[in-house]
Amino acid sequence: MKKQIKDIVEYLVKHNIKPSYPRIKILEALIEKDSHPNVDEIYNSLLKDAPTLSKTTVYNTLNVFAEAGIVKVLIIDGKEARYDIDTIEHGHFKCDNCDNITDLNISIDDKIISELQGFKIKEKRVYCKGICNKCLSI
Amino acid sequence: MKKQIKDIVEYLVKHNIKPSYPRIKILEALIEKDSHPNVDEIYNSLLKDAPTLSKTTVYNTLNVFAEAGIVKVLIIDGKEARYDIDTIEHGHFKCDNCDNITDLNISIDDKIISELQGFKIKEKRVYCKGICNKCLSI
DNA sequence: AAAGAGAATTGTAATAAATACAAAATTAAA
DNA sequence: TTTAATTTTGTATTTATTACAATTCTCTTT
Repeated sequence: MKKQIKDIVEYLVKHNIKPSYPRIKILEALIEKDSHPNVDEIYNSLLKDAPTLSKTTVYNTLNVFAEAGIVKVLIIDGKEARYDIDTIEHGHFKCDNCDNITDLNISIDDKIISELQGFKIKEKRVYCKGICNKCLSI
Repeated sequence: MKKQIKDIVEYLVKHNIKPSYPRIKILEALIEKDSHPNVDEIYNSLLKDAPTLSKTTVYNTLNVFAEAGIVKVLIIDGKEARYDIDTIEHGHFKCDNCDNITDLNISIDDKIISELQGFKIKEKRVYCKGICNKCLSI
């Protein structure tokens, strides 16, 4: 279920993000890995191509992406943030054993809207935790 | 919507938790505040009654409670954990402005069960973020 | 009541994710 | 080319949480 983005540079520009080399590389990494990586995974996977890359840049860039709405920051355990390039509303399942995050095809029912009369909703999130099928079958 | 627990000690014992003074006090604080407090709020609110209380004890105790299933740990922002004494399945709304967390009467639809065939689900969570009605009306 | 074992509490130190910040580097504009 | 603006980098800082060992408490057994 890899996100289809033909032209990385164009995609960044379209979202008012200057397409610098680190930004292109970080976006590429996010598209490449559909595993909802954390900062370290992204950082480490790019060190070959961008040896001078700083981890701060990865943090900065992901924040820029989040501000621009092209990544979703997944907070599930509190230990670390995970990043999702797929911005269509959906849920997640995180395995307590392998830490993998898989997508769930789910959206929050509109029933809640009635409960949140007069509230401004910026974000709706759904996730489950447990043990994934792969880990269970080992 | 304050949780009704008649006998604190009995409630702890029933869940195989030795009712020590700090544990009783921390449970009382959780029931008293239905604001989904964080560790610091709990700690500070108890310093009068328990001047020797250590913050580590608050952490330990909340972990004990979570293990025993009598509190839910809410991870919404990643900045800090919030604690909910209400263990019935429901969702939350966190205000970006006042940091208040309110309850939502919502449960995850069983549709996801079909997507998670062969998975062991331990936890289902729903939350929204935005600006609450009080903050909007200021 | 005293002793001893086991459990809980405490305080300090350590861990680690994320941010602050200022200097250096890069890019864009004039 | 010079200048201005933006981005990147590295280090230092912040802060929530855990690790851990020492102390205190509790409960049982003598």
